[in-house]
Amino acid sequence: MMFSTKAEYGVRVMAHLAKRDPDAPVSLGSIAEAEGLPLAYLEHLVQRLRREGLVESRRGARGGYSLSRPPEAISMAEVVRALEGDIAPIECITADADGQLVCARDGEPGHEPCATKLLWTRVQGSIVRTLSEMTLADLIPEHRQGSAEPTRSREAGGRTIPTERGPGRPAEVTKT
Amino acid sequence: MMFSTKAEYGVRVMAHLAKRDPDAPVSLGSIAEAEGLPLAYLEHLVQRLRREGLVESRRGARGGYSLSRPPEAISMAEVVRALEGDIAPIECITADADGQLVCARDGEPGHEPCATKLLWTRVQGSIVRTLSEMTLADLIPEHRQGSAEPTRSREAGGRTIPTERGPGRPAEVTKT
DNA sequence: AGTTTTCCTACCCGGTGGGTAGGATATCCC
DNA sequence: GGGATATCCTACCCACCGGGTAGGAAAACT
Ligand code: FES
Ligand code: FES
Repeated sequence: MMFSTKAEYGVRVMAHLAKRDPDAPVSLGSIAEAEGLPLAYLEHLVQRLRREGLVESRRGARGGYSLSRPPEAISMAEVVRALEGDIAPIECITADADGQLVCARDGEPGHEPCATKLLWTRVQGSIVRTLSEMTLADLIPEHRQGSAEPTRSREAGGRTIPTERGPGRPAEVTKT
Repeated sequence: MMFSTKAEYGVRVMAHLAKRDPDAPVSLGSIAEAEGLPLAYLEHLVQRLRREGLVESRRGARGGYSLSRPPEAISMAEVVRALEGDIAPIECITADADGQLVCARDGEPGHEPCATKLLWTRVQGSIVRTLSEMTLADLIPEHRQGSAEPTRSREAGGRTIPTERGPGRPAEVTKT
């Protein structure tokens, strides 16, 4: 297993929210019950989502959570990253601020270009690409219109997508 | 981090072996020293590789390990799977004997097709595909001739490679 | 006021990743 | 044969973290 249940549960929560009216917040308790997941644990996860600006909360009675953007405008890469942190197949591979994949051990004495770097960067690239190409809307049948082949057309209902410096970035992953 | 150091170290060992003459076994001790990894730990990893038939061993003085097939005939998917076990992004997604991706929780009472299944199967597919398209030869510069676009001609060394089918999602994963 | 809900901090517990220890067995070289 | 050199195997260890609980404070509703 590569992703923890944080991603699994968190994505399920997001999918649950996507099915509901965006203007009527859903309480975590009802989600927990519907999905059969521990409420106290979900609270942690949803906080991560909130801090990344993926969901909005309303406190108090009849409060709850709702998506902060339409489902078509939320890429799964954002969701997973919010829940799991940076996506890297192994320790040394990280994405710098520019989105370029770099090895943390580059520039060590006598560290000729690591033979395995090519492998892991490609793996990372393919994961991120797959995640970036899907949106929340692709997960729920109601919104799924042309989802089988995820179109690159990202302009959803009039709301511009914050550039998010995430998806779409690793055009060419590595050239050594 | 998604793969453990088992994969990281193991792949490095394989890459190290690929650089050497296949008929002159290399002792783990020398690899451990060269790569700066603990010998006792590598012993465990290399056993996994051996049980999966990826390396061969010769015991005793002047013994060691060598690849059991030419590098071009060893897909990275095999290597990673030998080291890490089955590749699945989350718990419930597994590949059955046929290579089809199934959810372990399918067929539960009132379990309508899980909304997140589509996401995780795609992720799994893209990882497996990327891993399957690369061979050990692609990692080492000497053998790297036409590696950028991995040829589909998989019959190296006479040994047939287990056909490892991913999900039916053709995509251009990397075009560098 | 009282209820419902988010929000936050602290704590817990089992599993496992990562690694060590020690010895048994096989093979080469002299 | 006798070392020396290796793989092989089983058992053990420990810190870390995933996954989860507990308890309460602050909002917002009725
Ligand atoms: S050490 Fe970072 S890619 Fe190999
Ligand atoms: S429960 Fe298996 S894919 Fe959702």
